[in-house]
Amino acid sequence: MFIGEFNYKIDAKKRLAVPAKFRDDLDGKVVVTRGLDGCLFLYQLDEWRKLAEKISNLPLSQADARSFARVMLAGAMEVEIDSSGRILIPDYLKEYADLKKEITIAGVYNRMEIWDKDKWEDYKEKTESEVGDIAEELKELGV
Amino acid sequence: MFIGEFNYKIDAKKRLAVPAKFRDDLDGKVVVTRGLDGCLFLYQLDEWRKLAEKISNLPLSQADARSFARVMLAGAMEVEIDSSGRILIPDYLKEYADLKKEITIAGVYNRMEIWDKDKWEDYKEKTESEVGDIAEELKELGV
DNA sequence: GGGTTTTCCCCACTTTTATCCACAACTTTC
DNA sequence: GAAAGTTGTGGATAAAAGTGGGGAAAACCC
Repeated sequence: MFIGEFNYKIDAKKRLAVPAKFRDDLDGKVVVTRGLDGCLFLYQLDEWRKLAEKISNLPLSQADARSFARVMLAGAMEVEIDSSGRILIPDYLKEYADLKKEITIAGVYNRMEIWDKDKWEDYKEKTESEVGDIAEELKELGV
Repeated sequence: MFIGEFNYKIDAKKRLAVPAKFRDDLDGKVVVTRGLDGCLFLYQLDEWRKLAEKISNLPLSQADARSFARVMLAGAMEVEIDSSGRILIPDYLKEYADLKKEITIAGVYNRMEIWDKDKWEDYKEKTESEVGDIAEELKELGV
């Protein structure tokens, strides 16, 4: 499972290294998708397929199901890990997550998240100051 | 299966490239039809047959089922992929989806969608803010 | 039939992507 | 602590993809 925080750079050819620790678990391919809070999600292939299967079976007749499927499925991309352990981030996802050069990859158990480093720092700072409150809420969840 | 977002141009001869990634799965032919929300749908041949089967079995007594069948079936057209990986978009479909020069093709798992790029951008923007709570929807899918 | 338009097949150019290699910095091993 | 391997990063070159256009063939139209 994916845990930890890693810093990399996207180069001029949109290549981004995947943490070496995780490469063996990925079988040469991953799926990048639009994530929440302005980052990208990185899924293991079979993990993603399960999700996609469910989404694609939503009724074609419902407008909100269609738009949901479009955002999730068209927003995703299957990418190969090259011989140096890097993946290609497509333009539209790079733009979506506002990725510049400095990137942070965070392991969040069953997926990874790709953040623009600055955005990640900001988010972390903000969140850490709220950790007290979050703890309160977690208590209510019985954690 | 088809996922991702791709940008192409329709040229003066109404030719439009099919994403190179998908060409191998298409066996030289695809079916284009009127889609929903102002785009065109692009199906694999056998996938299309399954759908057409389903649609043609809709109750003839319901007016909206009849009109849905007309839109999808009457507008459908089998087109060949040429040696450069392009298809021809017939005039009436080009008009229907209001296609200008810049086109976006979106992979939505078992079909592709052809959008005028501007329209797609608008749709996406609108949807991203509406769907906003992707997390909620995912929860309902049990993810 | 003669002329015009549309369609189809092929080629060509440019840009993007893929593949391969290089190398410095850091780790691990003995 | 030297040697051998990893890892992150950049670049050169080859291959593929995207796009446009010419001209033959087919269809269309007075």
